[in-house]
Amino acid sequence: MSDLASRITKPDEAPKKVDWAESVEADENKQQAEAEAAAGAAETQVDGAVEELGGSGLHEPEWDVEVSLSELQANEATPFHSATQWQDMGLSEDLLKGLLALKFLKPSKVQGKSLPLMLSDPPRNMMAQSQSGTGKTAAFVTAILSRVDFTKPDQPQALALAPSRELARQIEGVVNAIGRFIEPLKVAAAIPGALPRDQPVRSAVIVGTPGTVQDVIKRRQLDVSQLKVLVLDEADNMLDQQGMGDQCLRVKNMLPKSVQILLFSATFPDKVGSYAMKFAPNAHSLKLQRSELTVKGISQMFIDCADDNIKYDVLCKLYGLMTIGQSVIFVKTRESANEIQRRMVADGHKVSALHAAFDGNERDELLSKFRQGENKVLITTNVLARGIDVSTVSMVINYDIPMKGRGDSEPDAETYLHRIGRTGRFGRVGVSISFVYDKKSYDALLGIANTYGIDLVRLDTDDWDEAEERVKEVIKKNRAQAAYAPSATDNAKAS
DNA sequence: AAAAAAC
Repeated sequence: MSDLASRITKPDEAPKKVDWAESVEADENKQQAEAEAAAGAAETQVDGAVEELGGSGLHEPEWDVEVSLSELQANEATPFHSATQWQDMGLSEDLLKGLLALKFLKPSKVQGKSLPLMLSDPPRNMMAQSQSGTGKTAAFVTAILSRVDFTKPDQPQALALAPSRELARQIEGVVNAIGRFIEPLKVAAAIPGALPRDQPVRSAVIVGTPGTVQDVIKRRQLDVSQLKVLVLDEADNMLDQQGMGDQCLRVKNMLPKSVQILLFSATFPDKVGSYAMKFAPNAHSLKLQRSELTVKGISQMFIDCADDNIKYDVLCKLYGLMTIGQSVIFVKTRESANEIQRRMVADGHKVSALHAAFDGNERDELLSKFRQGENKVLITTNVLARGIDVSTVSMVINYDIPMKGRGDSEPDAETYLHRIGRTGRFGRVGVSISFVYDKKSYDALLGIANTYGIDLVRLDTDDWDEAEERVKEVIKKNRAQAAYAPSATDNAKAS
């Protein structure tokens, strides 16, 4: 075997993995069989969608959304209706055309369940949870475009907030994509450097980050008097984050009391759940059970490295696999993103880095190059952990296991889920590989696995060819699916 | 001991 293999900790030498790692080992065959079955099911569904042109093509595991109607709604004795056709939702002709042009032939589960609730009259607040890559953005964008009165195209009527510049830009693209046939549609991005100073914002839809939006309202650049809808994407993150939670609350308090509040995320930890309900009083809610949070199409794996230095060698070993499709590597700090990028480039690999220390235009450009496939490997921080939709991403690497809190004492299970959700988008399959290298990182990954009741497949670095083959199999399936599974974001970039 | 988000 190569030098590398001999430097990787052997299974029986791995530090402190007694219970967990052994059970993973024992379950490995079962895991693989399950992963294959899931991937196979996804493939079958995609094939079916192509044959019949009927399905959404979305590989959704059988999860049930618990629908809890607000008290008011229940009192009206309105039966809850989950739509299975766009045509059942009373959408405008232009909006229907936009959705169908994106190959969104049928609503996904979260779309079918949330839209009738969001569009009910009088408007009701909503908190909706659904796994990564199941169409939440298209759901709230459709709600926004359905609520806006386009006879007043210059009047701000809907506002969507996101936790990063990149995500705000992406949502802006989806509004333009789904609203392609709406005339005149005006969307503004309220992010640093994107709005002309001291000029009124004349767009019906505004997508932005909390600080800039707050600023632009205070300066009276943005007239919010006619605002009908406020969306918080990644709502748990928006409300939980120190600083951002305050900014979101201040923005909300400047809006008309009648504004409809829509909260969307793949995760709503109990800790922020009650606060979220205060933020959006009397909201309808769609919730997932903890066991339903994981996307079955994502094969979750891990590699056991002997120490921190070996992680870099393993990363380089994986480079060939990364470039079959596209890959995102998550690290803890901006500095390590820079450093690993420099090192990999020096070692002859093509890798770009993106984090919030870059200026706005540079960030836009970097992500745009990644979306176009010009750059295949992106090393980044948690700035891209949430929401970013690049359908051709087939592999996510947790170079550092996400931790929360000041002392890194606790694994960040939510961030893990969002990070791996950058692959396996809308019915595709994908791979995530997490690097562990000491007791702390083992325990952290074990904690995350326990949180979701999942097992991770161990890639044996002593048999690199086999490990590689196992990953390659999923990546190839992802490539095969790419031609069929629809993505609003892919279309947005094209237009 | 981090990242992100405003001027």
